[in-house]
Amino acid sequence: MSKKDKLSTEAYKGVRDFYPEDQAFFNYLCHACQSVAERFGYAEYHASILEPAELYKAKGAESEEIVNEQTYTFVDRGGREVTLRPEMTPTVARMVAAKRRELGFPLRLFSIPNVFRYERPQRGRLREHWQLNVDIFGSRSLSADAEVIAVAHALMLQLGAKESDFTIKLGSRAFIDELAKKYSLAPDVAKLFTQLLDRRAKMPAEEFEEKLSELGIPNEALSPADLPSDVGEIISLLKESGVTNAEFDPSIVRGFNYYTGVVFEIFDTHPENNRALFGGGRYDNLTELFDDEPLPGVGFGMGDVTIQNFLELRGLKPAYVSAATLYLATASPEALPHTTAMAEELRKNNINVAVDFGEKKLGEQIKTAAKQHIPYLMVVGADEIASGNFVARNLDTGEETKLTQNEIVSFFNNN
RNA sequence: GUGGUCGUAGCUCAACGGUAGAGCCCUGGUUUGUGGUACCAGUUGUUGUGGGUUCGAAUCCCAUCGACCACCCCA
Repeated sequence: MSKKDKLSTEAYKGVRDFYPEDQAFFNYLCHACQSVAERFGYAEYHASILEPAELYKAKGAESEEIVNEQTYTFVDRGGREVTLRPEMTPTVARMVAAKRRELGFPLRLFSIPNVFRYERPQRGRLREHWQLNVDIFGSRSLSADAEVIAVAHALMLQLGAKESDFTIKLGSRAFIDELAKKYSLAPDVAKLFTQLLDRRAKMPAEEFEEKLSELGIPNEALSPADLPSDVGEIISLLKESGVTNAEFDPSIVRGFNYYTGVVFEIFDTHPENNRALFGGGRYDNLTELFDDEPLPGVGFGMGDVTIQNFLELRGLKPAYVSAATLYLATASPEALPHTTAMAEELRKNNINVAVDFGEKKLGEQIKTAAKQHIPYLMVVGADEIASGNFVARNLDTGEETKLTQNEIVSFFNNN
């Protein structure tokens, strides 16, 4: 059969396969997210990737482009319109609204869901990515905004970043609304103003000022000197908790329509990656989709793809090490029962051991262990069985340690 | 959705209208029990796919699929 008749081994467009090395990094990332979120008292939740399509079609819930052109939406066998969630916030708002009488507030929640958007893949953006979501519901206090930002900050430090590696830029939807009111902007003009702010960093200063004055807004209006009171309050709260790289940036507006208060973005300060890594903000009206009782929320979402790019660029991505610490090579088929018994004994002592069944030459067995990044190798054969003396080889350094049968467990428990 | 660059061996790439190549990897051997360094030998393939132009196409043209980059948007 020719190759043409075979299936392609390529993954679907814009999605990734997670080989052991990728999965190990993903696990590392998840553990970092989980430990930081839990340190701040956030509880983990989970939901299906499937949602009724109307969740995203509700007015004002979301950017129209995402709903109309970037969702995976299909009709199920029962005629229901179903959407693969493009983000988690509507889902968590739905969950919280459904059980609001039973959940205590302020309610701190986090999750690491995969989300889907049908769009053209490029650097830092795929059709499926995993996104840490951290949200706090039921508080209008600016301390809640500050706390959520502090979680994002702590997470960056947990991943090995220094404060100088990133900046936290804060903007304010309320500030924009005030300006719109002050200069009597019509709603459509106010929207243009928001879009212009969003694109500010992508155009020369003169062009921005020109377009700004076309909308009837003087440049002085955006002076960072007179920062909005909510932003100022949050920045000083952050300073009190040791976060010193936050600043006001009036051009931070965020894309989603549901934001109502302070919004923020974490920016990479690296000259080659000067972009927003992730962000979030306050959304006080989102649960109004479900009932009339107001329930304020504030949170952020961090994507695994962009943060991985950041960590790679900064040399902060940890080297892969296999979960198995020891590979037991089998010198000859007759030795296999002994290898298996030895592995079983080591496993009882919580050592992760993989066994080679001895089907290939010893050199090949060692190569297998090296390819799979297993740190230690030990050969089991007639000589070792007869003498009770083994050699543990570190496959990274080549260092060899002679061990008697009784010393093996303690050696691996200490390495 | 718009624009640009690019698809050649498992991987990284060369050949740019005239017989498809190198390095790494892989297989075997030097070494019938010790990889990553050495030496010898060997397999790499409908040049993404489908059309077209040409005596002749990996090379030029069209379409399509995919990758990358910049927009839009956003993580």
